[in-house]
Amino acid sequence: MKIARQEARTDMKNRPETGAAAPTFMPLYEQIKTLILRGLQEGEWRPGQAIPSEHDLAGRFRVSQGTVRKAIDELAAEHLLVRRQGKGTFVASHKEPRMQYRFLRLMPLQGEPEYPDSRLLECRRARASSEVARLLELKPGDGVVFLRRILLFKGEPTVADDIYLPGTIFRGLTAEIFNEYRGSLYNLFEMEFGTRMIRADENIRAVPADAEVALLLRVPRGTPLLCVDRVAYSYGDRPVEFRRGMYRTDRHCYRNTLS
Amino acid sequence: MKIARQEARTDMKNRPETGAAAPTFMPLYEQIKTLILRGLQEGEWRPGQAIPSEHDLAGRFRVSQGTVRKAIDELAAEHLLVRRQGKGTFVASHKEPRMQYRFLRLMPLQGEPEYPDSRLLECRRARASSEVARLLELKPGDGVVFLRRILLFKGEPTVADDIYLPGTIFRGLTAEIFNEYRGSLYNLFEMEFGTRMIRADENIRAVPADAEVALLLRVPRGTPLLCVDRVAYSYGDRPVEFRRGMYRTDRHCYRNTLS
DNA sequence: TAGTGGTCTAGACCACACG
DNA sequence: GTGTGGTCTAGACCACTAC
Repeated sequence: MKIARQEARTDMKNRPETGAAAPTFMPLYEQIKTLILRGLQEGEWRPGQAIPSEHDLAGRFRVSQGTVRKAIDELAAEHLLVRRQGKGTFVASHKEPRMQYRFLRLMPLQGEPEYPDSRLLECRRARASSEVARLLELKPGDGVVFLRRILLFKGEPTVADDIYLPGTIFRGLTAEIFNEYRGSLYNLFEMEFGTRMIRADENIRAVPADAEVALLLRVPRGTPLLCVDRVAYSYGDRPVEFRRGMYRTDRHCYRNTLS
Repeated sequence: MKIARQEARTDMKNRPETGAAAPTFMPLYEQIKTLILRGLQEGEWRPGQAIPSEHDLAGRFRVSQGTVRKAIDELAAEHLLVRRQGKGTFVASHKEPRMQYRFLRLMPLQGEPEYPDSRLLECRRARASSEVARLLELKPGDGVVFLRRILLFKGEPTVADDIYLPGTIFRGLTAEIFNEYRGSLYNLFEMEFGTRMIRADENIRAVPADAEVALLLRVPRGTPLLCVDRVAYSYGDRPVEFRRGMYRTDRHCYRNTLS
């Protein structure tokens, strides 16, 4: 819990750790950010729970409240924490409704957004292909958990997902667990496996439906579909999911905001 | 240049304008944000130019530097301003290289990102259809400027864009202006027409290439393409462009980050 | 009434760019 | 050296929530 500013008092410079080894400037609030991040990563505070008040953290870290405040501000901007005036600061969770649409960008062309139903088709252990291994930073042949599922909007099959998860983390995942769970998959992951998805990269292409997917989505073979390849990351930019989603876009579209 | 906090000194509450009419709380820095935004919108400071220093603005608005700082922080987070330590705060511009890829999400499947060449196929006056009018908040039949262009990566035609612009703003746009310009279209818009795109919403679907687009992109009819419908907004959420882009995704993909 | 986050201030000092 | 943004502090007060 000791941080560099203790030394900084004397030499008036904030440097990481020892205050002399690294030549780069590291602001105090960055160090506080790192400490809070560590608490999140190690599960000291769990999703949905409150972290200590700014005043408490300032005392614990021996810095001013304003410095803690700036650290929390940035973590809140990254959606890792959620501030609630008068109540406290909370660890972000995929249970909150506002989180749902950040990782599901499919919107109906007409009408209001709606939650899809999920139907699991397959759940088994497998070996990582070279592609999956590369994306998840595993070795080819490492154990993975493979899921195949369908998302249905108003009963219409709309998305077919193939999902690959590192076996070391998700060893215990079974069809039973999946089916007993209500809420999003990422909510299940954070509740049952202590792994929170905080960011994802998606690569989107247009491809013709092959025979298998055509059957699942009930469209003719060759129908243009969105092919959405996603790698999702947890704390520390650790990749913990690869999924390939095939999206029907006759009644929905992928919505994105550029800014 | 007078703001509500002058009154706030007495009643210790910051309220918009008169300090009594509106029942909602409006922080000082929000009011400063609005004032800076007005300067941007009215062209008091132009893209690429520096705005006054925090110290100057604090004096001008009669608030502390910290309050100006918070206002600028938020505008910088929205990419309307760019801070440069030691130099000043600058109006964001589409001329900066880092801006380019914020509004062009097409990346090569292999290899480094590259800038496309642009080829104008058509530039004419037209009347807004009901769909275009709705999206641009015009009346059906209002004058619009229509552009059709191709983007080529390494000489390969990859994107076909149909672009609709409000006639009132872009009346003077001609093929000559377009062709003489190097740099992005949005750079041209902000330089020649004083209109800066600051945000855009995109709706993405997978569609088969029709005969016309197939010819332009040199693909067989029916080839799956991304259809990207974009509405771009300027200051004050004013829609100022609608474009429909058809993207080949055999060598490129649309890249997106969820967070 | 107490505790939380949110706003605002005033001032000191640091890092960076430029002449 | 001067001016810019960046960090950090200490303290006052406001708005919101809960008890």
